[in-house]
Amino acid sequence: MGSSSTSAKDNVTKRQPHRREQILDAAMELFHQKGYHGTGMDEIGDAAGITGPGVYRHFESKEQILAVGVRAKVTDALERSRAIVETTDSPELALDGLISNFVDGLLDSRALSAVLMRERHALAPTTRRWVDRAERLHVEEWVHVLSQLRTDLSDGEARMMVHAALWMCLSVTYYESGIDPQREGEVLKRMVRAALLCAAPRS
Amino acid sequence: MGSSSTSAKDNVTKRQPHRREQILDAAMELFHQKGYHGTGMDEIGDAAGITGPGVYRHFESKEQILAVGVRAKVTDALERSRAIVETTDSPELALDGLISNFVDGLLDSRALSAVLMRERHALAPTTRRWVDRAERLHVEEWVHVLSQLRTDLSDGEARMMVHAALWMCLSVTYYESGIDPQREGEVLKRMVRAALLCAAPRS
DNA sequence: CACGACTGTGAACCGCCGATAACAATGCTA
DNA sequence: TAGCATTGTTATCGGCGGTTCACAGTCGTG
Repeated sequence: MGSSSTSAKDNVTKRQPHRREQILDAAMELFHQKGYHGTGMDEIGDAAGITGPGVYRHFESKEQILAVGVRAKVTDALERSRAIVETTDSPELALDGLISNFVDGLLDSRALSAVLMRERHALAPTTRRWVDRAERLHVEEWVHVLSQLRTDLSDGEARMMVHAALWMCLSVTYYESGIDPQREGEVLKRMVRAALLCAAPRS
Repeated sequence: MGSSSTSAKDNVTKRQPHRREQILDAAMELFHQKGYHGTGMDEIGDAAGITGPGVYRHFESKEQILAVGVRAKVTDALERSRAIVETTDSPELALDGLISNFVDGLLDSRALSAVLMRERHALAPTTRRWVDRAERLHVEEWVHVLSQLRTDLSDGEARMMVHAALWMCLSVTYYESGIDPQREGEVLKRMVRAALLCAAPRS
């Protein structure tokens, strides 16, 4: 290591790093609108300004495009949630932070978030397991915080409620309400908080 | 008309109406687990106790199986919601009725409900428009009731909130929480109510 | 029993789409 | 300018999967 050839390798940045992201964005948008199996490589290429086979200069396969996009999103979401929980003392504030972070994350990458939820079965088994696991960890962060606020809940109930809350947030990825995204986020966050903190059902 | 041949035609019921439902159920379960494009006709046939091509004795195409299942579910949901709104006086009770009805409907056909939301893009354009329209009407029933209870909301906000509420309910179709479905339903209904009736955000 | 409708089977067809091959243009490096 | 890596293009391949075909049992009926 240290030869001139490896130094070229080290500089992984391509002359046009833009193209790769173009493909990624285009693909996610198309997957969102037409589904993973419903979009062809030619369409992805066209939307990124090149022809179909040209895409293979940047990605190994169609599935890899999906995998790269999804992994990035999941990793980011999980890390940010962890940071919030670790750096916040009060559970109330932590929950608010988790909600805000999650909703904001959805609002600025709707297509990707929607694809993440809907096209998971198109992933290779290995990647799929990785995503499922990461999501479980993400849910666990929420459950941990919620359990501190809602000692009346069983573990299963808390997990179910968190799941429901996350799904409520996902509604924004599918519905163009036409109202200001900022306000959309506010309303949604308020709903999530209300749903998670609502009066406990008598068991 | 009136000939013996037409009388045979009139009796549409097959000798084994069971087989058709078998196929329908099997297909919806498979679509749920592996996605519409991820499941082959052979798999559907196997799961229904026959071979792949045998399915074509009962359905014209793969897409038709999806369409039939989805249409039935949507029609049923819409009609029941309409009946509730029309026969209930107080908006509070009407909303409770809508919520209960919707959640219960999901809980006893999870696979179908999940497919309805996730595989919509696989429908033929005509069917797809029909489903979208029916869903819009369904949402409108909720919005109508909610608007009476929440006069502080704009039309767009109410519609967005209803959408979010419906999505929260859909979470049950994807997550096996392991807790008693009955209780699962109760918790969920309470969350939905809390989310829709939460304090209004200041505009 | 002969006949026709119905339901199912195995084999074959065929179109689409993801992927590859062969080749061209560009541009950096020496 | 020679040489190589990079990033495109067009043409083509290969197989997967939905669909069709020709044929075989199984009924109910005259």
